[in-house]
Amino acid sequence: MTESTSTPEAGPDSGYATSLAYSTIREQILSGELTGGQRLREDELATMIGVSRTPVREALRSLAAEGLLRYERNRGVRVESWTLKDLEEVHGLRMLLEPYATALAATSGKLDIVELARLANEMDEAVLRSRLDINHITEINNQFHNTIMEGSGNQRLRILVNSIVQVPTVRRTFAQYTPEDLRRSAAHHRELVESLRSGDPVWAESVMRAHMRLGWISTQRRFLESAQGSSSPPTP
Amino acid sequence: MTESTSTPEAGPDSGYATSLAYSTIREQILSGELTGGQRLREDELATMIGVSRTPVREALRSLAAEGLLRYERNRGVRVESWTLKDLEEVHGLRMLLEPYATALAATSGKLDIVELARLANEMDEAVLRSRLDINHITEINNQFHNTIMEGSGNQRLRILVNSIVQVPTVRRTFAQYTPEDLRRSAAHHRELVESLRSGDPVWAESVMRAHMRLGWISTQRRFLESAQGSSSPPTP
DNA sequence: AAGTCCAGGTTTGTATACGAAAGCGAGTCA
DNA sequence: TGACTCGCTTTCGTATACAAACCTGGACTT
Repeated sequence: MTESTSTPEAGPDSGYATSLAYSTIREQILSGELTGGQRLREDELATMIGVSRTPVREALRSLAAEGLLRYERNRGVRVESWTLKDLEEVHGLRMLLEPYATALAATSGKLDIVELARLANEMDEAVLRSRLDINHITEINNQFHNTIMEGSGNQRLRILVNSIVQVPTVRRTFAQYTPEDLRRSAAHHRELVESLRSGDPVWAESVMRAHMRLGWISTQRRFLESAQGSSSPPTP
Repeated sequence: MTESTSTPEAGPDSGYATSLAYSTIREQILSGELTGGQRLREDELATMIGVSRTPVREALRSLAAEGLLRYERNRGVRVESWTLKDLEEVHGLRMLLEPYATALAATSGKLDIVELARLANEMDEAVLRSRLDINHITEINNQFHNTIMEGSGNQRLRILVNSIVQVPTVRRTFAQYTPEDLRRSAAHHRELVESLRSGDPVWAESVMRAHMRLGWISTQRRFLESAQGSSSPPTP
């Protein structure tokens, strides 16, 4: 699931096996199947995926460069684990980068405003349903944000944001949003569409900043609850 | 030369051969020996470095993830080439990130102010010599900036900045600074030390922003001159 | 009883081998 | 003359083989 927004560009442009290994392992980390601090055996991964160790190693190297894994010499890789401090760092950066991108998108002339409006509508509908489909909402939201990042016209900015966002959030999800939060989030999206369409960078940037902050609150909530739930606290 | 500041953490924590291949190729790209758009043959690199293709491939994958190379399926890697637009993108990001880091460093309590002052002094002396040692000045400058980035206390921020700075600048250098620019740059450093020591984030951030802008002017100058000099314009 | 040291197995790191796709040039046909 | 095709060469992608580093468990020493 949610294949479409999973960094379509950062991935490997190598062979089929490498590509398969890359996305398989990546998906497992992001979905939480491979949990923080866990050591990964190359041979295990290779047989699981059904390829040899070579493409697995290349995939691991890419993932390490993205910050999802950490190499230890002669001891292979471990899954990175994330503390609250890590999340705070990332939030600080997002508060800087995404509003900036939004301001750029307001005046760049490269924003697909039609698509953005469509996504905002879809989001609206999704949060009003009685039976909430969190995966669907998450997917819509990712597409919405990606559209804005692309609309900034700054390629590197989009890649940078992707690289820090996806990682520590470990699949940015709306599982901890209250229904009230969800409706507010959808309202933010509508207001973002409006401000971007009007071409007012200050307005758009401000709304995005508020939107970020709402997400941060729920991220903290999620982290604290999951930290309580697990027996051992995540140690970096 | 200038080994010390060449992203000591982003490098490979793999074997010796991989590490060697990584730093060798990286150095050649940053020094300009491998120029933009050029295609790299794995076998060539392997024999040149004196290892087999396997570690070379792993090094290439890391470098691609850093944005120095681009993979093309079944056609190996090319060195990324940079347009003025790329440089503008990076400048925009630096204007955002480095002042932010500076503001953090002013209050984090994690800044090595003694080291920073030492580097500012060394810079002062270096720019006043009659015979300017550009490599030395560049090295001091890199250390100065790294010290501030580390002092921000935000690990990810430092890595992010490194990843975007090093790349397109292709070794941030002072070759195009006028003597006047150099003296002003050194003055900025002194003022940065002072503002950071006083713990005033607004002051420190503002000075850094001005400092960035000075660097940008000379970067543009360098790019335009090199574009004139070369027969073919860099095409992405 | 606790610590040390050695041996065996395990896992990573590197090299090599082989199959497949892309590039290139000669020859052929319109 | 020009363009197309066929086949050869080169280079990449993947698998496998071997070497070096590590981890574990048990016997030995103090």
